[in-house]
Amino acid sequence: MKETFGEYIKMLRTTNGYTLTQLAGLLDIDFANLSRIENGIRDFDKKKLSRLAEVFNLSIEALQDEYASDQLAKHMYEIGCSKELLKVAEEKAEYRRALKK
Amino acid sequence: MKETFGEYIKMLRTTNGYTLTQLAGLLDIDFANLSRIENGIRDFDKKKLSRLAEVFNLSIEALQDEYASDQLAKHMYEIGCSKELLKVAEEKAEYRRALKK
DNA sequence: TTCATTTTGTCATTCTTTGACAAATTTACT
DNA sequence: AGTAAATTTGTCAAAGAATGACAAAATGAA
Repeated sequence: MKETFGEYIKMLRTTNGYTLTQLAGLLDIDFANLSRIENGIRDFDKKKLSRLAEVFNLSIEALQDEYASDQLAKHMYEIGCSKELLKVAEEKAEYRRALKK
Repeated sequence: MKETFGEYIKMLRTTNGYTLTQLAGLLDIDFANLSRIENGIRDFDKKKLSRLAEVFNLSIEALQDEYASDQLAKHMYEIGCSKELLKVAEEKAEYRRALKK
Protein backbone atom coordinates (compact mmCIF):
# COMPACT_ATOMS: atom_id res chain seq x y z
CA MET A 1 0.00 0.00 0.00
CA LYS A 2 1.54 3.24 -1.14
CA GLU A 3 0.19 5.75 1.31
CA THR A 4 0.90 6.92 4.80
CA PHE A 5 -0.73 5.12 7.69
CA GLY A 6 -2.75 8.25 8.41
CA GLU A 7 -4.05 8.35 4.86
CA TYR A 8 -4.87 4.67 5.14
CA ILE A 9 -6.97 5.24 8.24
CA LYS A 10 -8.73 8.14 6.60
CA MET A 11 -9.52 5.96 3.59
CA LEU A 12 -10.89 3.23 5.83
CA ARG A 13 -12.94 5.74 7.78
CA THR A 14 -14.48 7.54 4.83
CA THR A 15 -15.19 4.46 2.72
CA ASN A 16 -17.03 3.07 5.72
CA GLY A 17 -18.97 6.25 6.20
CA TYR A 18 -17.66 7.24 9.60
CA THR A 19 -17.05 10.75 10.85
CA LEU A 20 -13.95 11.53 12.93
CA THR A 21 -16.10 11.63 16.03
CA GLN A 22 -17.61 8.23 15.32
CA LEU A 23 -14.37 6.44 14.60
CA ALA A 24 -12.59 8.19 17.44
CA GLY A 25 -15.34 6.90 19.72
CA LEU A 26 -14.83 3.33 18.52
CA LEU A 27 -11.09 3.61 19.02
CA ASP A 28 -11.46 5.45 22.29
CA ILE A 29 -9.33 8.42 21.31
CA ASP A 30 -9.95 12.13 20.93
CA PHE A 31 -11.42 13.04 17.54
CA ALA A 32 -9.18 16.08 17.23
CA ASN A 33 -6.14 13.88 17.66
CA LEU A 34 -7.49 11.37 15.19
CA SER A 35 -7.61 14.22 12.70
CA ARG A 36 -3.93 14.91 13.41
CA ILE A 37 -3.15 11.23 12.95
CA GLU A 38 -4.86 11.17 9.57
CA ASN A 39 -2.91 14.24 8.54
CA GLY A 40 0.42 12.85 9.65
CA ILE A 41 0.94 15.30 12.48
CA ARG A 42 0.77 12.62 15.14
CA ASP A 43 1.38 8.90 15.14
CA PHE A 44 -1.29 6.32 15.64
CA ASP A 45 -0.89 4.57 18.97
CA LYS A 46 0.56 1.10 18.33
CA LYS A 47 -1.38 -0.35 21.24
CA LYS A 48 -4.63 0.52 19.46
CA LEU A 49 -3.85 -1.49 16.32
CA SER A 50 -5.89 -4.49 17.48
CA ARG A 51 -8.88 -2.22 18.07
CA LEU A 52 -8.47 -0.75 14.61
CA ALA A 53 -8.31 -4.24 13.10
CA GLU A 54 -11.54 -5.18 14.86
CA VAL A 55 -13.40 -2.08 13.79
CA PHE A 56 -12.63 -2.62 10.12
CA ASN A 57 -12.37 -6.41 10.18
CA LEU A 58 -8.77 -6.49 9.08
CA SER A 59 -6.02 -9.01 9.69
CA ILE A 60 -4.07 -7.83 12.69
CA GLU A 61 -0.82 -9.17 11.23
CA ALA A 62 -1.30 -7.30 7.96
CA LEU A 63 -2.17 -4.16 9.86
CA GLN A 64 0.90 -4.45 12.04
CA ASP A 65 3.02 -4.79 8.92
CA GLU A 66 1.36 -1.71 7.43
CA TYR A 67 2.18 0.16 10.58
CA ALA A 68 5.76 -1.06 10.91
CA SER A 69 6.57 -0.31 7.27
CA ASP A 70 5.05 3.15 7.62
CA GLN A 71 7.15 3.90 10.68
CA LEU A 72 10.27 2.69 8.92
CA ALA A 73 9.43 4.72 5.82
CA LYS A 74 8.97 7.78 7.99
CA HIS A 75 12.37 7.18 9.56
CA MET A 76 14.01 6.75 6.16
CA TYR A 77 12.34 9.86 4.87
CA GLU A 78 13.37 11.93 7.87
CA ILE A 79 17.06 11.10 7.55
CA GLY A 80 17.00 11.61 3.78
CA CYS A 81 17.97 7.99 3.31
CA SER A 82 19.88 7.29 0.07
CA LYS A 83 20.06 3.89 -1.60
CA GLU A 84 23.63 3.49 -0.37
CA LEU A 85 22.80 4.38 3.20
CA LEU A 86 19.93 1.93 3.16
CA LYS A 87 22.21 -0.80 1.91
CA VAL A 88 24.64 -0.15 4.76
CA ALA A 89 21.78 -0.13 7.24
CA GLU A 90 20.57 -3.48 5.90
CA GLU A 91 24.00 -4.99 6.46
CA LYS A 92 24.11 -3.57 9.94
CA ALA A 93 20.69 -4.96 10.76
CA GLU A 94 21.92 -8.32 9.55
CA TYR A 95 24.96 -7.95 11.80
CA ARG A 96 22.73 -7.24 14.79
CA ARG A 97 20.70 -10.35 14.05
CA ALA A 98 23.89 -12.41 13.94
CA LEU A 99 25.05 -10.87 17.21
CA LYS A 100 21.96 -11.94 19.09
CA LYS A 101 22.47 -15.59 18.22
CA MET B 1 31.29 -0.69 8.53
CA LYS B 2 29.66 -3.77 9.90
CA GLU B 3 29.39 -3.04 13.60
CA THR B 4 27.17 -1.09 15.91
CA PHE B 5 27.92 2.55 16.52
CA GLY B 6 28.80 1.69 20.11
CA GLU B 7 31.32 -0.90 18.99
CA TYR B 8 32.71 1.63 16.54
CA ILE B 9 33.28 4.17 19.31
CA LYS B 10 34.90 1.53 21.48
CA MET B 11 37.22 0.58 18.65
CA LEU B 12 38.17 4.22 18.10
CA ARG B 13 38.72 4.72 21.80
CA THR B 14 40.88 1.64 22.40
CA THR B 15 42.96 1.92 19.22
CA ASN B 16 43.75 5.47 20.28
CA GLY B 17 44.62 4.39 23.78
CA TYR B 18 41.94 6.25 25.67
CA THR B 19 40.18 5.06 28.81
CA LEU B 20 36.44 5.60 29.20
CA THR B 21 37.16 8.43 31.63
CA GLN B 22 39.51 10.15 29.20
CA LEU B 23 37.24 9.95 26.17
CA ALA B 24 34.17 10.82 28.23
CA GLY B 25 36.03 13.92 29.40
CA LEU B 26 36.81 14.94 25.81
CA LEU B 27 33.19 14.41 24.82
CA ASP B 28 31.88 16.01 27.99
CA ILE B 29 29.72 13.09 29.03
CA ASP B 30 29.66 10.74 32.00
CA PHE B 31 32.08 7.83 31.63
CA ALA B 32 29.54 5.34 33.00
CA ASN B 33 27.10 6.37 30.32
CA LEU B 34 29.80 6.18 27.67
CA SER B 35 30.26 2.58 28.76
CA ARG B 36 26.55 1.99 28.22
CA ILE B 37 26.78 3.62 24.80
CA GLU B 38 29.64 1.35 23.77
CA ASN B 39 27.64 -1.64 24.93
CA GLY B 40 24.50 -0.61 23.09
CA ILE B 41 22.43 0.08 26.18
CA ARG B 42 22.11 3.78 25.44
CA ASP B 43 22.34 5.80 22.28
CA PHE B 44 25.10 8.23 21.51
CA ASP B 45 23.83 11.79 21.57
CA LYS B 46 23.50 13.00 17.97
CA LYS B 47 24.46 16.53 18.99
CA LYS B 48 27.87 15.28 20.08
CA LEU B 49 28.78 13.81 16.69
CA SER B 50 30.80 16.88 15.69
CA ARG B 51 32.81 16.63 18.91
CA LEU B 52 33.44 12.97 18.24
CA ALA B 53 34.60 13.78 14.71
CA GLU B 54 37.02 16.37 16.06
CA VAL B 55 38.47 14.08 18.73
CA PHE B 56 39.30 11.35 16.23
CA ASN B 57 39.83 13.55 13.19
CA LEU B 58 37.02 12.01 11.19
CA SER B 59 34.85 13.39 8.42
CA ILE B 60 31.70 14.67 10.03
CA GLU B 61 29.63 13.67 7.02
CA ALA B 62 30.91 10.09 7.10
CA LEU B 63 30.31 9.93 10.83
CA GLN B 64 26.76 11.22 10.45
CA ASP B 65 26.13 8.51 7.87
CA GLU B 66 27.55 5.89 10.21
CA TYR B 67 25.21 7.12 12.88
CA ALA B 68 22.11 7.37 10.69
CA SER B 69 22.63 3.90 9.21
CA ASP B 70 23.14 2.48 12.68
CA GLN B 71 19.91 4.02 13.93
CA LEU B 72 18.04 2.72 10.93
CA ALA B 73 19.56 -0.75 11.37
CA LYS B 74 18.51 -0.72 14.99
CA HIS B 75 14.98 0.18 13.95
CA MET B 76 14.90 -2.58 11.34
CA TYR B 77 16.26 -5.07 13.83
CA GLU B 78 13.76 -4.14 16.49
CA ILE B 79 10.74 -4.65 14.26
CA GLY B 80 12.13 -7.90 12.87
CA CYS B 81 12.20 -6.36 9.41
CA SER B 82 11.87 -8.90 6.59
CA LYS B 83 13.04 -8.27 3.03
CA GLU B 84 9.44 -7.82 1.92
CA LEU B 85 8.64 -5.36 4.66
CA LEU B 86 11.74 -3.37 3.84
CA LYS B 87 10.71 -3.23 0.20
CA VAL B 88 7.30 -1.88 1.16
CA ALA B 89 8.92 0.65 3.46
CA GLU B 90 11.20 1.80 0.65
CA GLU B 91 8.20 2.42 -1.58
CA LYS B 92 6.46 4.31 1.16
CA ALA B 93 9.52 6.46 1.78
CA GLU B 94 9.56 7.21 -1.94
CA TYR B 95 5.89 8.13 -1.71
CA ARG B 96 6.58 10.53 1.12
CA ARG B 97 9.34 12.18 -0.91
CA ALA B 98 6.94 12.63 -3.79
CA LEU B 99 4.30 14.05 -1.46
CA LYS B 100 6.56 16.80 -0.20
CA LYS B 101 7.15 18.14 -3.70
C1' DT C 1 46.06 -7.34 47.49
C1' DT C 2 45.88 -2.87 45.41
C1' DC C 3 44.95 0.40 41.87
C1' DA C 4 42.87 1.48 37.42
C1' DT C 5 39.18 0.56 34.55
C1' DT C 6 34.78 -0.86 33.32
C1' DT C 7 30.09 -2.14 34.23
C1' DT C 8 25.79 -1.89 36.66
C1' DG C 9 22.15 0.37 39.84
C1' DT C 10 19.45 4.07 40.79
C1' DC C 11 17.13 8.31 40.61
C1' DA C 12 16.21 13.20 39.68
C1' DT C 13 15.98 16.13 35.73
C1' DT C 14 14.92 17.07 31.01
C1' DC C 15 12.74 16.33 26.77
C1' DT C 16 9.13 14.36 23.93
C1' DT C 17 4.73 12.43 23.27
C1' DT C 18 -0.03 12.01 24.32
C1' DG C 19 -4.74 13.26 26.10
C1' DA C 20 -7.99 16.62 26.53
C1' DC C 21 -10.90 20.39 25.58
C1' DA C 22 -11.71 25.02 23.37
C1' DA C 23 -11.82 27.69 19.46
C1' DA C 24 -11.50 28.45 14.64
C1' DT C 25 -12.13 26.95 10.05
C1' DT C 26 -14.09 24.40 6.36
C1' DT C 27 -17.75 21.89 4.05
C1' DA C 28 -22.35 20.82 2.57
C1' DC C 29 -26.95 21.82 2.40
C1' DT C 30 -31.19 24.92 2.01
C1' DA D 1 -26.55 34.41 2.35
C1' DG D 2 -27.27 31.23 7.09
C1' DT D 3 -26.45 27.35 9.84
C1' DA D 4 -25.37 22.87 11.38
C1' DA D 5 -22.05 19.14 11.01
C1' DA D 6 -17.45 17.99 10.36
C1' DT D 7 -12.78 18.92 10.46
C1' DT D 8 -8.67 21.34 11.67
C1' DT D 9 -5.80 23.98 14.69
C1' DG D 10 -4.19 25.94 19.40
C1' DT D 11 -2.87 25.10 23.81
C1' DC D 12 -1.39 22.98 27.88
C1' DA D 13 -1.21 19.62 31.59
C1' DA D 14 -0.11 14.77 32.35
C1' DA D 15 2.36 10.63 31.08
C1' DG D 16 6.31 8.44 29.40
C1' DA D 17 10.97 8.02 27.61
C1' DA D 18 15.67 9.59 27.36
C1' DT D 19 19.62 11.67 29.66
C1' DG D 20 22.86 13.22 33.36
C1' DA D 21 24.88 12.23 37.51
C1' DC D 22 27.05 9.79 41.07
C1' DA D 23 27.55 5.54 43.96
C1' DA D 24 28.71 0.93 44.18
C1' DA D 25 30.02 -3.40 42.32
C1' DA D 26 32.73 -6.13 39.20
C1' DT D 27 36.66 -7.01 36.34
C1' DG D 28 41.41 -6.91 35.14
C1' DA D 29 46.36 -6.10 35.35
C1' DA D 30 50.42 -5.52 38.15
